[in-house]
Amino acid sequence: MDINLAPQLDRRFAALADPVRRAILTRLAQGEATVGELGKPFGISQPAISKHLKVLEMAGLIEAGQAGAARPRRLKPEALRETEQWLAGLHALWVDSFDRLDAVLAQLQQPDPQG
Amino acid sequence: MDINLAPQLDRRFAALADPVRRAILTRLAQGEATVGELGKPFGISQPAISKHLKVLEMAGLIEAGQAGAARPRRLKPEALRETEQWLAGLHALWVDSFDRLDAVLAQLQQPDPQG
DNA sequence: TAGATATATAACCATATGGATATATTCCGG
DNA sequence: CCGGAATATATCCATATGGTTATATATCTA
Repeated sequence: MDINLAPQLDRRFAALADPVRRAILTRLAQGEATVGELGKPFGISQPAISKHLKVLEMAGLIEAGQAGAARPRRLKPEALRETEQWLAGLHALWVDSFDRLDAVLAQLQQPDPQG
Repeated sequence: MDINLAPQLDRRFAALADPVRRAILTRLAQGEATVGELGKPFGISQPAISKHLKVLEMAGLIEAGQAGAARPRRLKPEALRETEQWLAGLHALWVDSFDRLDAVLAQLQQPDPQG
């Protein structure tokens, strides 16, 4: 029950690797927006934006609503949190290994003080 | 002084999007390791591992030392921290927008109580 | 039901990515 | 200086990605 979430992590990090998609997420962090609104800041076509949105959706980072003909997107912050947590986990692992190293060094400095 | 670090963020997230590379980082979080050691868990060739390591290096996530003919890799945790911070920033932005929404809703519930 | 607006899908192209095998490079011991 | 071990680079291949234009769908409104 860990190997199976790897693909989703793959998709999430891959989705975050594109500056257009990060900008879209930043925009959505301030509230939902339509495809047209999301596309305006970029000099690329509407289908290109729709593709980016699909990537973000497949990664679970956003979802679509329905408002007339429009399909406003909103953030799915749980996904964001899970991604943060992978990094935090790695960080913790690293810190732990340093704690252990510190312990070893402290031990070396006070070698067997009381028998 | 913000648009120029986007490529590095691109590389960092892209580097994190591969399960082999994430496993390598996890291994390195516990201490430095040689290319041979890093490759053992995976059923792929040594050049493939070297390529992954190059991707991680270009992303600034790891660096190489020198120990005889070996070039042990170690984590560069600053890069990790910076990546975490981008996500944290997005998260904060999102939380802020909710705080503002809450304020608006509270305002609506108590419309102009004392003139 | 026809038009307009908003979005999605299809088909195509160029470049990037992850893998392989073969070969080059680097460093140490003798 | 030579051989072996560790790693890097070159080349090649298949698939993925990000963009394009053209076209299809869907939803409201007249």
